[in-house]
Amino acid sequence: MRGHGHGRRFRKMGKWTVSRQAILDVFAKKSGHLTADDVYMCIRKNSPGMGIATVYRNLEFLREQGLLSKYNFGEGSAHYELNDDEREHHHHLICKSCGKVIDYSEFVDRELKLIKDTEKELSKKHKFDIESHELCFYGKCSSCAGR
Amino acid sequence: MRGHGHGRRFRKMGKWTVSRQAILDVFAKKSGHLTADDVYMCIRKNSPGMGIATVYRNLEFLREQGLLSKYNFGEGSAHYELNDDEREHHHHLICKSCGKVIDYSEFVDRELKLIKDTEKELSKKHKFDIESHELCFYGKCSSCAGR
DNA sequence: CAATGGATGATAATGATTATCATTCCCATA
DNA sequence: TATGGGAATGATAATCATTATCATCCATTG
Repeated sequence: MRGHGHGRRFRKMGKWTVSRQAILDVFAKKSGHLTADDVYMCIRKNSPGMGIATVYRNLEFLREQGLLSKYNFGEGSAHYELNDDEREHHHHLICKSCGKVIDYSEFVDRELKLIKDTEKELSKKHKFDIESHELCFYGKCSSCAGR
Repeated sequence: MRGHGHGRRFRKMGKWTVSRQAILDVFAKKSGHLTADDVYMCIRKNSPGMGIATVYRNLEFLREQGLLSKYNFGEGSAHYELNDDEREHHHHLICKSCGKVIDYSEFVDRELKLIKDTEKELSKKHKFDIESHELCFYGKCSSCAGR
């Protein structure tokens, strides 16, 4: 909490630990969509000894703190992503063959406007309190396209 | 294949079986999002003896035949939905608390236009062959809203 | 009727994630 | 500085959804 550069963001959190820092460092370094196992593998190269359970626990913890977002793209494992304020809002292209995930932030302005409108009307109509949205395109990436 | 009213749609398929018919019947009767277990429970009331493995196998089979769609809304089990030609294209509202899924087809025209445009440009830009898309809103349904 | 290939049911196996629990660590207070 | 308590951790068992295996069954064709 003190001296690690995140003080502002943690009001009602638990301890700031090396595990949590190490996990954030991984995201800072590799910037992209990482699964729990990606993070685990990456950490175990440098600092040994962190258990996989701690990785899962702290990914969830960091998500609760608002530092990470979690995505479930169909099959397989969940993906986590750093919530970077400087980063544009973006959506995902997911390859159905290899599972690769591509971010895109083009056209998002147009999308966002529409989505905001829709959101407003939908929450009224269905008495649904909308907190977030997720738009994905599924298909085949260039590597997998040739079957 | 003969006499059950689906002949046209099955060219290169395997046998048409009572299991497959039974599963489709469940969807016809209950019309909505059903998990494998929903289907299993529902079938075991009337016709006994179908195993859960057969349910999974045939849900997948029916999806390959284009009769069902499969959705993964984050946690929990996959949901299957009847592909009804008469039914409008729709998207989903998903309650983060209870997992309830609400369909909506309002505003979908506006969405679709934007999505088609985006799709075209994205596939060019990222050399990605887009096959489908999925837009979900996450939040709290009316029952869960009061915490 | 025998052979063939798909379909099925029971169940084992898998993979991701969560729960459990004993131990350790950190910090505040005595 | 010793101590007590709550949070964090690692190892591992448990869970849950789904898939794989395999022996059997069934319908069709030769």
